[in-house]
Amino acid sequence: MKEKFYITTPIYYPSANFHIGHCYTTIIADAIARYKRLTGYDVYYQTGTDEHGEKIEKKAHEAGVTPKEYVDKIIEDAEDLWKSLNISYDYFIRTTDEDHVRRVKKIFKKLYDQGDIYKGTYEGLYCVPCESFWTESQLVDGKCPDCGREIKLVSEEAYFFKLSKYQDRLVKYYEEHPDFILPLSRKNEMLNNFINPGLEDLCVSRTSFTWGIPVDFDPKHVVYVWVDALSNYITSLGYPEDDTLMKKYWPADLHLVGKEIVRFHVIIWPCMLMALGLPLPKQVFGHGWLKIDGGKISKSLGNYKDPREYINAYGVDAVRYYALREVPFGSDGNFSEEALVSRTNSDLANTLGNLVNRTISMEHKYFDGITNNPRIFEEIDNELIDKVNNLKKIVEEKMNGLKVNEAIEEIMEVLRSCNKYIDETTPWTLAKDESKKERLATLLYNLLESIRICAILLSPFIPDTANKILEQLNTKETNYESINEFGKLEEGLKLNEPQILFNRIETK
RNA sequence: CGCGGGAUGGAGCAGUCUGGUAGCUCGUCGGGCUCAUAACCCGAAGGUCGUUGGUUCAAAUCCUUCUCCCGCAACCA
Repeated sequence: MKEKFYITTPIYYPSANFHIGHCYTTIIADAIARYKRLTGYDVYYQTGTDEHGEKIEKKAHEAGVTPKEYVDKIIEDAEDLWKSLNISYDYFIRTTDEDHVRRVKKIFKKLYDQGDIYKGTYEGLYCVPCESFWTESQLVDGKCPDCGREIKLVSEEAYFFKLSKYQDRLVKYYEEHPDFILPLSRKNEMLNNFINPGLEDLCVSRTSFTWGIPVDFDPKHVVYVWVDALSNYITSLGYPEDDTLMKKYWPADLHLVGKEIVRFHVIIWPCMLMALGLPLPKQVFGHGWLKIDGGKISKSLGNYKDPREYINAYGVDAVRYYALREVPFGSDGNFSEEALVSRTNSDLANTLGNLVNRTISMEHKYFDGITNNPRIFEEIDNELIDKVNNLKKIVEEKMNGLKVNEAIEEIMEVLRSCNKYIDETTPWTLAKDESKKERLATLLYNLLESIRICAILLSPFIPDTANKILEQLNTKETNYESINEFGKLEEGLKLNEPQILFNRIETK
């Protein structure tokens, strides 16, 4: 029986087409999901879209279409984008899905019936012309920061969720699960800002717009989008109607989210789950952002291109590789086309691509592409073989700590060692001396086997490229067990012709 | 004084917890090699580790002042 692994991305807000930032999160989740599958887990990888809320209602209105028509178009585009990025999700949820809507209504009703949601009064500072609520600190000279006009205190009927009731249990959960929130710094932020000062009950219904899930028993209210959105992680598994998938996959092993929405996932969401009597997710990882030229990716600034332009220009794995390699664990990283090109050239074309190409070319040149088992060992071989043998374990440690960029860097390090090994052993010299043929065969075997192992370890990150390498090797030894030990590459294998994996990108 | 994070050669990062010759990738320059995608390998230059003051035999690392950047502090997601 395989161990399960349930991983999610946030469900994205489709107010506009997705950009490289969405890709970043989704690619990381995909790499982790693929890695877990490779290592033998029964993985359930979910992504989706969070389609309700006032902003979408407005956007649709501006575009002269219904909200559903508006989001349908964006979702169609998103699904195409994920396809072009080789995203291997198992389920794509939309909060406009009938199942989801029905289930959220039931969740809301259940929480109301058991007293965790109650009817109260929301009071806020409201600017009538702008139709916006403001907090006191946002006001400029006590006036609306947008239009400068008077604001007034209004109160309206609303439903509230008893966050406060679960505060102590939440703190206890944090204490008993030190890895619940990663990176660790985010936990302190949550405790200092929200939890220690005392959680306030959360207003979970809106009456100011209608594009949302109506409250079943009081339809002039719609469910607050975060309650709607967070529920996706369980409604997709059938909750509360069918517990088959819930039993299999819940609780989630990893919610991968951006740092700006950690709060919702580590406070509101766990409290909702406690109220529902469900186990809490095992881990929430708040990753940093991809910045563009040091600044935020901004729809209004329009400082980004459609990610497919990069995919079309440089290849899907160049984009995947960049997203996975460039940003350190938990920190922000920068995206620029120059950096993408430079990273692709140095790591993918030079270090990896050229290594594969020169090695396979030599095997063809010297042995008609047919592998021979190693027979003549020298001390220098052990250095390389030890490195390759340790790699699987190192990658495992890095991936378990979600240090994806470091896992990749470890693999690149081994590939660099392979290039060095070639230069140090100078196979082209051995080739001139018939008596050195066996030694030459050994060298090439060691290289091909190192490449095979690296390719398998790279497959979660750059799946197309990994496949291309394994195809060129023409090996059947492609599963995870086959890299437990150096030397599984078959003898007498006829390699395929070398193919360029990544063309160098010439910069003008 | 709202909270949390960050500031290290031209660029991007590691090192900070557990003080002790500042490390990696890219870029630049020089050399080597010719199997390979002007690739690969070796070597060099380049840093008073944001700022102020302090502790110490010794500070990137510990304490303190300030500055700048990011996130959070939303009836935005």
